[in-house]
Amino acid sequence: MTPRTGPRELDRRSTVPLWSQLRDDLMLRLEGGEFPDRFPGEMELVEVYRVSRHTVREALRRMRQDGLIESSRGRSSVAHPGVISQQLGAMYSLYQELEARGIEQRSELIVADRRTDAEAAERLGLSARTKLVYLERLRLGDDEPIAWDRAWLEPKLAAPLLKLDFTHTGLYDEWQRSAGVRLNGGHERISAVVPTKDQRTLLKMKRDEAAMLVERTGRLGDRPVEFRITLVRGSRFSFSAEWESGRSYQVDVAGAS
Amino acid sequence: MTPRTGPRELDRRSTVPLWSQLRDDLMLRLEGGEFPDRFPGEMELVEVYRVSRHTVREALRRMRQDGLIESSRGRSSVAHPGVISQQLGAMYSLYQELEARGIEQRSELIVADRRTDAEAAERLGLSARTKLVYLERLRLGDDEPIAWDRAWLEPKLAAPLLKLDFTHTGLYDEWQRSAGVRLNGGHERISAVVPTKDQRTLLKMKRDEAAMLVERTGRLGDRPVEFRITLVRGSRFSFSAEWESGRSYQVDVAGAS
DNA sequence: GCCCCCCAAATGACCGGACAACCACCCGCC
DNA sequence: GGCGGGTGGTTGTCCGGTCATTTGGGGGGC
Repeated sequence: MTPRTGPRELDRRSTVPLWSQLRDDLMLRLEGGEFPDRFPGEMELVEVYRVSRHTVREALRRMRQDGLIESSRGRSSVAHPGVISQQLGAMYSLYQELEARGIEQRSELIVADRRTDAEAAERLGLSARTKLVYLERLRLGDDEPIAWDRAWLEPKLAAPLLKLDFTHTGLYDEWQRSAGVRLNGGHERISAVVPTKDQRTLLKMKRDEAAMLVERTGRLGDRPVEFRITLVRGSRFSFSAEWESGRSYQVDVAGAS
Repeated sequence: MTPRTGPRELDRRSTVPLWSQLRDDLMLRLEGGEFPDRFPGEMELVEVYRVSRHTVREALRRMRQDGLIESSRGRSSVAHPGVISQQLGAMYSLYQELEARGIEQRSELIVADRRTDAEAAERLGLSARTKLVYLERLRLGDDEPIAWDRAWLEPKLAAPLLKLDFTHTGLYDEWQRSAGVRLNGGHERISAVVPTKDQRTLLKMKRDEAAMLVERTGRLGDRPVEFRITLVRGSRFSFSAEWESGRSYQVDVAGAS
């Protein structure tokens, strides 16, 4: 029987750090479905890739940071199953949390076209006359409205999205699947507002219920590619954060109480 | 010339990792205003703390992740001021940000007494019949109302506070000065609400203006000692956060635009 | 068959070293 | 005064180790 994995070559003359090459290779293999049950151990990687343990640990450290794997003493590393659930901001965590609670999510598409928008274009660093991909949706959880979402996307990257069906999947999942786009940074601004009458009707809100307005810019590398305004029902959304000296402010999104 | 800083001791018998102790110490010194112009280099820290460069780098790595410092080849690390106070929670950063903008802050004391409160007592892990120290204040910035604040505090620790004057200083500053209490952890929950008529009057809010409700529990060690409900004018407060893969979600509080 | 103890294996926490790439600054030259 | 090149200092990238702590499972005793 041949060894399951022969030695693997990394390019030592490249300017790309070894740990980075190692990480890329591991991510590729992970996505390709290798390591279905067991992620290789550090010493194993040292032998296969012929690098020092420090280098392996540096690669694994980054992967851990991105939530791709999880490791702790005594146990070998565990590949994080399924989707890459890295830090994607508050909005993303909201939907994730709802899913974790077993709440069925879907969205109604209201508009999907190309149109110009001065403010959005400016946020994306494009000319005001550029036709942006525009998606307007109403998000529902267990058939109750949760949020009203409008997104303006970079037209070249988002073109494939106009033909898709978002009823049961998220924008980001589809975007990655159809165009390979995965955001890796951004900015969010969250404020409290009183919804207008129309908004209240759309979201089936009672009078005297407030809402959160989330303005969001998503970046791919250092280029903004998404501008998004989401109005979330106040009664179904709140920020929750833990802070501790010596640790960062860990935000968490809580659904309806 | 004597070295500016003598050697510093870390507890090698502790179960807390050296890099963690080092990080904590550096954060403390950073907060205390040391390193006003130059953050110490790696080799310098190696000598001062008598640890290996790996240990230093591990500590700095964590600080980098939390956005406390920034470093790159060739240049020495740069401290990112202000991030530390963000890690004390959103409310704290709000007041700090206002101060940084040169807005004069003061507060009007509405109530300062001892009273029972079932919910607050439960949050503090005390019997519902315990008489808690209660402070109710209206916070103003440039003589305009910003927030209405109610705080229930652990009676033994907060007793000295009842005699003090909070007009021009913050609760935490006074608490530390009079009783040596400095919170080092906690939890915040932020949601959007429509203020009642009374609240609107108190905060001089227009109709159709929403507010943020911040419920906060502050811990001293692992014991909750503060429960606080703050109502902040929506038009003068919003969350702003940067996120980036591999970095933590950095919240920042923006004042009125 | 069940439980407990012990041990192999894994990662975490440390230490030591060397070289490379890069930046800021000073100095000399024009 | 401005421009260019050297040079020292700093962080990034790698290598080599050792010991501690934790986990999970196998084996022995009952």
